[in-house]
Amino acid sequence: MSDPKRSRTDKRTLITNAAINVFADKGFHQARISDIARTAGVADGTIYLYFKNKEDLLLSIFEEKMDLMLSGLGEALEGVNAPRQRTRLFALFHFRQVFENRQTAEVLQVELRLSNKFLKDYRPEKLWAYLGVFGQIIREGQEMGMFRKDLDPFITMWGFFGGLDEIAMQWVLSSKSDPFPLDEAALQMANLFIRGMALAPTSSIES
Amino acid sequence: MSDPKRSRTDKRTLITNAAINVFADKGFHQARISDIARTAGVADGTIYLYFKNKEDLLLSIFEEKMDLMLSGLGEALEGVNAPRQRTRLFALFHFRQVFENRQTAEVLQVELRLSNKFLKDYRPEKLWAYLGVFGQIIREGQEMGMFRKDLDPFITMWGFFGGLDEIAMQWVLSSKSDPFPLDEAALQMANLFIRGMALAPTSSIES
Amino acid sequence: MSDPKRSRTDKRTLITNAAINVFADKGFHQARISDIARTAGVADGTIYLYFKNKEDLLLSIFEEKMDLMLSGLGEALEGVNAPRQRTRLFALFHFRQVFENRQTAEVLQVELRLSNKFLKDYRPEKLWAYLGVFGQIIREGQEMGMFRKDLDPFITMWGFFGGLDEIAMQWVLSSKSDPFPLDEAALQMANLFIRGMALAPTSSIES
Amino acid sequence: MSDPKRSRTDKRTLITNAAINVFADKGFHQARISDIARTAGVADGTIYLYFKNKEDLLLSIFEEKMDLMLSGLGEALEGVNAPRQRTRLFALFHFRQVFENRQTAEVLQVELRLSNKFLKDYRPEKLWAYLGVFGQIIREGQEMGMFRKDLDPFITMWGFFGGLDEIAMQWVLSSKSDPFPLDEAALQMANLFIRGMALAPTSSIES
DNA sequence: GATGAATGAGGCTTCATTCAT
DNA sequence: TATGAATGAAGCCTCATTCAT
Repeated sequence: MSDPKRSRTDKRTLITNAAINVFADKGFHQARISDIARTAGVADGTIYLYFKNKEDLLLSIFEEKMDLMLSGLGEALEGVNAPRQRTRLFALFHFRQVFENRQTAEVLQVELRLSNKFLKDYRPEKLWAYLGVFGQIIREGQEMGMFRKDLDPFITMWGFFGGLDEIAMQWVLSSKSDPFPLDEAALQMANLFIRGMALAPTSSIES
Repeated sequence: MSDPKRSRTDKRTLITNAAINVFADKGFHQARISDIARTAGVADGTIYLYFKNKEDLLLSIFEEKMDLMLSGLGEALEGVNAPRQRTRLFALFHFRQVFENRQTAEVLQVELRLSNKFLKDYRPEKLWAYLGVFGQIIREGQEMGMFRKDLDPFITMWGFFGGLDEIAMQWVLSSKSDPFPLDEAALQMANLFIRGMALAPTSSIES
Repeated sequence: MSDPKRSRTDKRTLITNAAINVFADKGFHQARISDIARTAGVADGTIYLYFKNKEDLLLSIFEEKMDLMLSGLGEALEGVNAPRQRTRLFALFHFRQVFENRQTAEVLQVELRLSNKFLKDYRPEKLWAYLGVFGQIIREGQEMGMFRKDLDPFITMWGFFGGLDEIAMQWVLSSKSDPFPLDEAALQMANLFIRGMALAPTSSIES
Repeated sequence: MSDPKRSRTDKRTLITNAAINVFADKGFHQARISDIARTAGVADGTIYLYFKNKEDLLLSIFEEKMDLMLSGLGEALEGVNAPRQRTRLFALFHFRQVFENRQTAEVLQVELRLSNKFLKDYRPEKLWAYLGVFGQIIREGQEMGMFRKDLDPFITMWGFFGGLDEIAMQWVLSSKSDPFPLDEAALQMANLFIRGMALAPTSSIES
């Protein structure tokens, strides 16, 4: 199944995985190239055969993982059209990714955080694509008369993502190995938003 | 009320304000002590008369500003007991702080990010106190039979905060000076959560 | 006479002198910043308070020393108008500089070499000014009917300088401490050129 | 005459020529082995099958080219015995080599420059042999009563060479493709030295 | 012979922090 | 208190050279 030529010594993968571990453990700035090299079992210089520099290494991880996230999300939503169900699946998928790959999640979060301030001009387009999937769910729900028309998709989308992300960060940062059930958290958030976005019955919201 | 002798030359305040500007502009890691000193109009060494080190400077800013946030939040909510209204006021207050002091907001966000990953053992207790106000709103709403009992206050609280924070970050990071109306965003988020947390009428959430 | 504030600890001068020694000893590329710092008795970082980088250190030495050369040359030629005598004085001055400051001479030579190939866009204007003095001597000699009109001042000037420089290099590179008398070499070259530039069957080379 | 099997794939020649181009373009220190390999169309490691290291590559070029220069000089002077004419032919030959192979000239000059400082113990014996030809011309001229006995052949030889070399460097370094006529420069220098070395009120410079 | 991926020593430079004034 | 020149540890990255294929 696997390509023997690549699988045996694929240095790029070794380095990427090592970098994820080290970045997750220490954060980008505290991570030393030599830490990553040692973890990967390669020489320092080898890293520079595959990545332009330390920043490029971080961004490459981000890009690669977001590609996986994006395609994984596509599969997770496949065949489901109901906006409410798609919302739930989005949240579940997101948290399951975190659960299944805690370290990658940490790095993506580091990246998202620091890149915004530190890499002033980097545009996390992959993130936008990922998020845009939920934006689209909102719009479809609105068109189907399921979600309130006065919802601002942009605000709602970022609010949803921010909420998921913050909860994921609390989970990831916790010293406990599995501080709270992520699937339940996903349903909490999904249902909260689904109700919040819902068109109607809610008669008395005013006071 | 204020000491005129102190107010004119209060180096600590000068340094704090300079640090806020510089941290906001460049981020913590890219900020140089000498940048802050120059901006404050003091010598590099002077900073170390008031702060133990660069990290302490950041944390001091965080603590001081969170104290202001906390007391400001208290004032904003004063006299209002209805959980729904308190929720709206919380969101409005949060975004108005961002609006009125964009740079402080940026620093707090930087701080929140870095403190989690970089300052391993720092516990942002002031943030927890701030957030706890909303946690309390949730619980009160539940006790008053207004919010669903099956809501997890912890998840909901962090989800709400994460949403607000992410939206604030998008606002702050935007190249436009006022990319979207924050008050409206506050109401969008507040109403979304109020509806989402609401106990009832919502008959058909199942599908 | 000397400025006590400067003379006691003038780090810049310490560094410059140390750099001259080390550059002369090892050449620019082999010279280590830490060698220079150690020789100067300062920390590595101190060098960067006074010079932008290693290259700037080299160029600064070049500029400073060429300034001294240029003004020294002016003094050496002062009051002498006869082109032949000025030619002799030029050669004597040049070699005496080499003799009195062998290491500076080495550095200038290193610099001249490197600047041309390595520092692509650096224009050694100070050197041109220095050389231009001899170019002017040639032209004056031509106008006074002393030197052949068919001499190309540009070729002659560079030829003279190249000759002096190569001889200086042989002297400087020799393992002996004073391999041959520089004053005599100066007169050899000067007289050779004087005769070579002379208009006619010049019997009287004396003056 | 040539071995067709060798000439087609003679890697050593490919590498040498590539190195000349790259050294001429960037200088020795800035030249990368991989630049040379790419230019030669071989792998980096292949260079080490033919040359011990980078320095050896430079020195080999120098040795090979100086051999050519030396034999070429011999041919150029063949059959001419008059020291004055031999002097002119030397200068003409030297500049024609520069003219016909500008890049090789650049490398030889780089080499001469840097080798002296950088390769402390390398003795450019081939250069001495080349130069010695002119030293011999001087001595023959002296013996034939044509050149002044008080000339120091060593000084004169190096002065002549330094002059030629410096002029060549100006020509080579110029951004213009042919900044000044080298043949004329050769005659300028040759006649200048011939007159300068001449025994006496030399009226007849012609021959 | 030929390759080129991998190596890893080593240097320039930065910058938080100190301390003599 | 205030200064700011000096410190020096530490890291990213380069690139000549090697060696398994």
